[in-house]
Amino acid sequence: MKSDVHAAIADRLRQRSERYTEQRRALIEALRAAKRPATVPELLDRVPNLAQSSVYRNLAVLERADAVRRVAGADEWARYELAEGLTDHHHHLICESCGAVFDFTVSDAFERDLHHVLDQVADRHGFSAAQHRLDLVGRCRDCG
Amino acid sequence: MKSDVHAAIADRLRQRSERYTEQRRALIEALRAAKRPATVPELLDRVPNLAQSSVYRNLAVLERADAVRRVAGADEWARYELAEGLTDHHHHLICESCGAVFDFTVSDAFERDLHHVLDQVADRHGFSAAQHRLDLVGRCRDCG
DNA sequence: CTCAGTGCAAAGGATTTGCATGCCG
DNA sequence: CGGCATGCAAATCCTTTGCACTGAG
Repeated sequence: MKSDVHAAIADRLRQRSERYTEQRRALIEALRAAKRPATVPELLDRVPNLAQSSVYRNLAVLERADAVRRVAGADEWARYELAEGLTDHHHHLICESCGAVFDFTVSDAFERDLHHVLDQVADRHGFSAAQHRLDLVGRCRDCG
Repeated sequence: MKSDVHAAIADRLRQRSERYTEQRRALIEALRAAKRPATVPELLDRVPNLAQSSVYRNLAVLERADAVRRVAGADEWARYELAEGLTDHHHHLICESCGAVFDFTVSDAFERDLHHVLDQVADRHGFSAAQHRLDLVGRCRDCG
């Protein structure tokens, strides 16, 4: 499983004639370890000896290769997580106090209903849907 | 209905000993007219003779008074709409190509299901939920 | 050798803040 | 009068970009 992810990413990068460098691999590992969307400062903390600009550049490369995804939180900081397909489909709890983001999932049955409803909406609006976001915004346990 | 909104906002501002000035009223009117979340540049276009900084400041005041809400789109521009309670509950179609945001609604029945599911999620995570976001991300009609 | 990848410093761009002035209550 | 509100300009802060250097293929 672990190697599958790396292999998949290496593939996608290769197809774009880009390399799966040590730093990019380290970023992916950090995102896997975080278990929730991470900000650039968090990544700089977790992975030693990274140039800020390289992190931004590499995240952009990985995003174009569909290896990571940028998620919108409550604050204005970019957060990144592994792309859909490299992790399970999930949704986000967003704390509007501290800006933290946590993952959660819903039942397959509900997820199916959701898809069904959203397909109809997309049709009705001439919209070609790539993904959906279902976020719960509030205050996390720590922020009471 | 129109005056109800203004009256409600005036009230909420008064409670915070802030005034419902002409400029703030103009911003609210512009947001009502837009029928979808608007960016600061859009508001500056629509409402003449506004200082950029005042718009940011007034939107912040209105947000604290729970009269407007900041919504997260695909790009990094802040978008504002009237707060829940001053408009119907709705969700967003977000075009990842041009960044535009459109409103949509789902059936009451599905909305109830959604609430039910999310309540359980919030409980399970010790999260006190203020609101939910259900967004559909893709490409709008114009961006094909 | 060539070209992608990296680090550093400087530039960008949306948003915020300091400060002096205007104006409602 | 006192304090919020406003406008202008300068400052912030995350993010991007220019440039020279390193390293993989």
